Amino acid sequence: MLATDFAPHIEISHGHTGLVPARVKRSDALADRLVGGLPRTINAREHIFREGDAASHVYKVEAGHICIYRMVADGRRQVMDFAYSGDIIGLGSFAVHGANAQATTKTRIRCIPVSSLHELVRRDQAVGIQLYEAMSLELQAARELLFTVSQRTAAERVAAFLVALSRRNERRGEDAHEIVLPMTRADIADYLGLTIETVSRTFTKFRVEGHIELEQCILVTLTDLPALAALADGTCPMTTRN
Amino acid sequence: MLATDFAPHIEISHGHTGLVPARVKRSDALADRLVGGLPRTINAREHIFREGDAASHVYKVEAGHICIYRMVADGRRQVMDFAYSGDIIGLGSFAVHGANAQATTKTRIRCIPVSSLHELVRRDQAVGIQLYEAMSLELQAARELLFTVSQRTAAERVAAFLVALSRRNERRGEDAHEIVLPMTRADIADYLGLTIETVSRTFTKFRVEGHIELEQCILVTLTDLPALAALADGTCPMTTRN
DNA sequence: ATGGCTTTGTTACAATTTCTCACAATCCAT
DNA sequence: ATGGATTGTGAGAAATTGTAACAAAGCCAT
Repeated sequence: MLATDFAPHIEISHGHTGLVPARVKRSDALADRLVGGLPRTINAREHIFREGDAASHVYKVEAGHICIYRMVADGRRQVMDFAYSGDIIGLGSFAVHGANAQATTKTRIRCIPVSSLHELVRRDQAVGIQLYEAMSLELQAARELLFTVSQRTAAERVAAFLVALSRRNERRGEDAHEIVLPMTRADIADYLGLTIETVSRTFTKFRVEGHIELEQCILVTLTDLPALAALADGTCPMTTRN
Repeated sequence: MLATDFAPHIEISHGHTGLVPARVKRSDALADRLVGGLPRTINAREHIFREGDAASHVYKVEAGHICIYRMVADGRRQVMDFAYSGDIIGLGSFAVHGANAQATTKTRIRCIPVSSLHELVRRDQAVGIQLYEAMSLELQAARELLFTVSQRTAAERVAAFLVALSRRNERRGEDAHEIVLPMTRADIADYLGLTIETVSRTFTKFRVEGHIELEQCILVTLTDLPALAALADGTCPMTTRN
């Protein structure tokens, strides 16, 4: 029955603080069905596709990390999303890509021609629905980020970001308190709509307040996850607001 | 959808007409296929659905205006979207709605049960793809809004908002210089991530600078559309930045 | 229609947050 | 080890917000 296909394994982002979407997970039927395609290895800082490139492929991330972003003329940049292993990127673009995809670490992907995707859709009706679900989840994630960037203070944004990464770890069965940041401060800043200085300062503030421990910039230990979660939620408007 | 219009320079060729249509338009195959459903009339300020409500229907807007938004505990609000006649709302929610839908003016909608949607998908493979495309467009729009809210100044945001409405008018064959705002200042503020005071101030500034004329709060005449467009683009970082 | 009531919009000023700029410290790859 | 990139920190500047008072418009019962 279709109705079952529509909803079952989908996490509804409702009331959660997650910036990072449930998205199209490795466990998802869609990612599983997108087999084959040429493997390709991407070095850190290298691009997989750019704004305006023909949207000839979609890409399954097998290892590494990717940053999806858009630019404006005067140098301003908006990071839309970070993709992790198991995610699919390049979906939802017709004809040309509307954003850039850049590896932030050494990354291995599979390049799947859209023609293969089309064929898959033609052969299996369920795939169309899965694409719909995948885009719906991305939309929820984008709106979550919109909300964060638009309504939250610098501290709340960074807290929400950390909590989201913690949740992601949890979902993957990893340590919810040990977080690796596979992206630069600039990436985080452009994701959260802040400057790198503000991001830096906020990390420091969290460290001073005992919410986190920082080792080597890329390794964060969340020593007070509840406090961060409360901050991200806006549940504690007084505590760490300034 | 409105947010799509924010990208003046980015044109995603979706086969024919340059800029991607705002959301699922009346002319869209999907909206056309979603026939039937009970008609319902909604008064201004009334809700069609709320966060957490069972996502039992999708709705085709036949007349009027709808505001899609989300709340946080402490009263902060993010308007995600404004829907106009011809749009479909409620898509992309599984099980429960993740946002609120409130009419800003007297509105007529058609309530289409998701079971009808499911049946349509089962009967016609193309519908699955159309849902995918519809969500992809929504995603693009959400990201465009994210970009606007995150990267632009108050003046740029309001300018972008006005230019977007102007473009919408143009597409509908209406006057590109006479804009009706079918929503309150609060709606605009929560859409653009500003306060109502800032929105008010910015309107006044534009009026003083001769970019617009304001009659009755809801009727705006764009007397210098190019200047507004340039501001929205970030093309003229000096002129009206403060 | 009129007057009172409520909602919405406007304006100025003070307060606050974030940004900008400059520079030091650290990390990493060659 | 060293040069370049990244990250961290501080002080002043700039932008937005909050507050509060007031104006305007809509509503409604008379």
